[in-house]
Amino acid sequence: MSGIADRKLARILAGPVVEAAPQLLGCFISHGDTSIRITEVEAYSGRGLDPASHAHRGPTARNASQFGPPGHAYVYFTYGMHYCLNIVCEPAGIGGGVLLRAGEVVAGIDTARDRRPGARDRDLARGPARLTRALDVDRRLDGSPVLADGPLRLSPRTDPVGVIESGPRTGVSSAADIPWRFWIADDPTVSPYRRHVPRNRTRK
DNA sequence: GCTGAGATATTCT
DNA sequence: GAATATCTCAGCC
Repeated sequence: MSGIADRKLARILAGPVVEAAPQLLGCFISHGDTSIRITEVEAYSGRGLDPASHAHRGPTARNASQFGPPGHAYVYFTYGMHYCLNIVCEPAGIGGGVLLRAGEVVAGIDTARDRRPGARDRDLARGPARLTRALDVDRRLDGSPVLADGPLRLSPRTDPVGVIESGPRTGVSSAADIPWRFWIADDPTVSPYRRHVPRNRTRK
């Protein structure tokens, strides 16, 4: 297919995540008949700058694919019930990635609605775990390529995105000047979650 | 509209 | 044992 566009994407993904992340906004991620336009992402560096990254403490069985070559998917399971989808960036061994936080369903919306009965259209992929559900992504797709033949497919944007906003994550002192999170301004599908409330497990 | 708590796999201490 | 890159639901304003 679009070899030139794929090479361009591959070059983007091979670079630093903080440069790759905003360029993924407005691109499309497809699985089967379902496609989502990416509206919000978050960068995770494997270079030891981000203590919150899964890669910060080195490779494990779970995050092994994040240390693989760029242009592949890293799918992990968290909180016992949710999957999250990352695009691996930077050369193999670094462990960088871009977390897809939110998007807008642009194809296969009927399928996505079936997966999320009762959800409003703009909520179908508004949030990292909702996005993976709308796309029916699970660990079977961990490590699969997104720029080659396969179930998952990353496509370049077809229209210019509007204003891109970004913000540093508070509380990461060693990287306070790096904006980790990027989203498309005024897009209704951007996830509204802001606060990171540490949950007291009120378990007796 | 907002808030708080529960669910539960994998990993690290 | 405790924490985590979360979502959903019930209950209240």
